[in-house]
Amino acid sequence: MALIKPRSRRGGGRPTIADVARKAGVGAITVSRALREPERVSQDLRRQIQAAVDELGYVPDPNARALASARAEVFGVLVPSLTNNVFAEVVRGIYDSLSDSPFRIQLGNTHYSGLEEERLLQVFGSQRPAALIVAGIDQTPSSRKLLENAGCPVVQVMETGPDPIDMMVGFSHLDGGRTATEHLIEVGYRRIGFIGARMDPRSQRRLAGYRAAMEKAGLFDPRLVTTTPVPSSVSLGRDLFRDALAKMPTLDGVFCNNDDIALGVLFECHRAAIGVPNTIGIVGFNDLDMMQVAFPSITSVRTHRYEIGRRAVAMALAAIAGDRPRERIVDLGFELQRRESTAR
Amino acid sequence: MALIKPRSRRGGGRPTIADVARKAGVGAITVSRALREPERVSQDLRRQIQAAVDELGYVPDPNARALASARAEVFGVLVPSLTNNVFAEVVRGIYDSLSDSPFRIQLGNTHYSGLEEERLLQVFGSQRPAALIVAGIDQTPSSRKLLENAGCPVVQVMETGPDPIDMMVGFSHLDGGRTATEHLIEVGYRRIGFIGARMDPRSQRRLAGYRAAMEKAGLFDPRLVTTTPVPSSVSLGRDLFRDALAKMPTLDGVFCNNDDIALGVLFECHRAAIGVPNTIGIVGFNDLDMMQVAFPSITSVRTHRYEIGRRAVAMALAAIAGDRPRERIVDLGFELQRRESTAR
DNA sequence: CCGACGAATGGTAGCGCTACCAAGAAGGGC
DNA sequence: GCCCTTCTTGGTAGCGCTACCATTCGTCGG
Repeated sequence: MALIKPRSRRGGGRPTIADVARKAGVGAITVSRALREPERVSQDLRRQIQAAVDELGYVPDPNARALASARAEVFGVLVPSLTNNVFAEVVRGIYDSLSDSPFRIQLGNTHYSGLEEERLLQVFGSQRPAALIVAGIDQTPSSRKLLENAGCPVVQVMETGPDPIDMMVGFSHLDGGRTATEHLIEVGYRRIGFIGARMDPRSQRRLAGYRAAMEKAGLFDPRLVTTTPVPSSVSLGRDLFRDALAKMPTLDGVFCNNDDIALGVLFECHRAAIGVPNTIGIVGFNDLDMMQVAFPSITSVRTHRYEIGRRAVAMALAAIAGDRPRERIVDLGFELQRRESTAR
Repeated sequence: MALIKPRSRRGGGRPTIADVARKAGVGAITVSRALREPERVSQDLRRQIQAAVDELGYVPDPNARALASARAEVFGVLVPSLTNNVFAEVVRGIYDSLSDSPFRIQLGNTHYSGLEEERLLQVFGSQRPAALIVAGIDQTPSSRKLLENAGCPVVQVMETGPDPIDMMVGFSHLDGGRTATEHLIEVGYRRIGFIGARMDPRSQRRLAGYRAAMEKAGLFDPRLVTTTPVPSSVSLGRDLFRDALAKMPTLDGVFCNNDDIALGVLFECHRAAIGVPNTIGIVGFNDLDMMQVAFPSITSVRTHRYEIGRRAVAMALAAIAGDRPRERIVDLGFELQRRESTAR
């Protein structure tokens, strides 16, 4: 008769579900159920099991759980940048909405690269996540395929477009760019430049909106556009504005790609003693808190980043729970905040 | 004779290691080894296995791997805020350093709450992460215990202190605060205020540094200190500065808790036509890019957030590989950047 | 030529949990 | 009283992978 010696615990002796079951005098599966679907276990056992859990300090092993159920309690989140305040806000919305749920978050940084996005989707997919949230709508064809076959809800965020992979929450960057530019035109600016850094697809669409508005007013001139693929920063805003002015000294307004750029422009105006809003009008994009504090305060297009994160999670959770939202595309819009920098 | 019908694949038919093994004509364990320790498998088999992997599109299941090896390829990262640029930079350093490794990252947001930190450590610990990186040195006693018993390398980041749980990368916030304040004194300011928002432990220590410098110079006056637990923002900087001036109209300098606050102060000076640096000197903390672009440019204490993230990962990876760094505490220091806002 | 030893490969037995099915107990309608 | 459903509980058999041995084969010193 062989004496079966259990292998010494690889895991370092943490209590398992079997320990809890023994202590509570029930089957392991009942413990499992008590933890996941308490309403299916009688009051009595539930209490007994909870007592055993507390006493042993039992915490379920998410890896074992994921393996057994072929589903990890993980939301995969892919963003192009971690330091860009815009995505940080979206991610914060996601975290806050998920903090009371059992879901963990796995964050990936694509660095604005389609290839990197593909690689990360491969990695994320291998875990069988509960949902995937990805920034933007410009996935490569193979990324799209990976997302379609992920076997979980997918939410594209930050932008809306015509052809969602699954669900979408965002707004139209083209409309945002157009609205900002129309405002400048309406207030009386004529030689309005576009200044943009990074120029990711969303920035491209803001530029397209700018261009549409300018052309409609018969004001477009390609020399008014100053862009660079270099990552955005306040100092880059200053530099690009200098370039734009050198190229086009008659400039009387700028629509900036984002608020950092706008702030750089404002500071350069101060330094060069260029009057804002009289000589130059400035419009930013995103409406960070500092826009309203700046002197003069800066007109900007307010976007709802945090809310986008929250909605994305809400939609994903609904889809997981089985009642997929009726509207697959949610447009959260934007609002132009008119301030001193264009008040003339 | 019973016909053993394999259960229909729960996982939706993705190829497993057994499929690869069959196709390559080897044992499953050899495939496992070829993937994890290629040098222990002969050239021939390695090639065969790689071909099978490619053909089937096999991707290892990290959950199964974690369960079998009692170790997940995950770095747990705990920060108090996701939108604060300071932590975003640290996290970016961590991501960039880990992007070529097999390690995934699980990020947790403690919202500056010790309780939340404990809860997250509990959750993170249950996965048996490969390493844990936590911000700050002020863990609660039970968080400390959780970290000590985590069974993996632990790196405390952002700050150095006397009693590391395991390893530490950061700098002395007290010294930073003192250096900033000494600079203001040296340049000739006398009624120097401290303006601080959030007032987390690191801010407290910057304040302590400020106080030490002021007391040493015989300049300290409690009415010079204006703080709030409210989260930091540029607009809050403006508001606090107004409060400070109302309380103490003879103020001639301010050391700000961080750069956002400093920017708010600068804008308010512009708006109220208070001369900088002549009437008021301003010093910030962290030296964000915009400090050098501001007009006037703002003196600030440069800290090495990105590098802190990188070093933390490097130390953790070394510890995982078995050669624990000799120095458990790495002080990356800081540098005072003298600029126009204190140039008088 | 033999035993020792290391390198390469494989088999077995789980890791901790849950899906699936079975079974007993408790009503409920005829 | 009997059958049928519903509610609770439990047993069994994996999920896909790796730790731990065992085995085979070649090499090398004596």
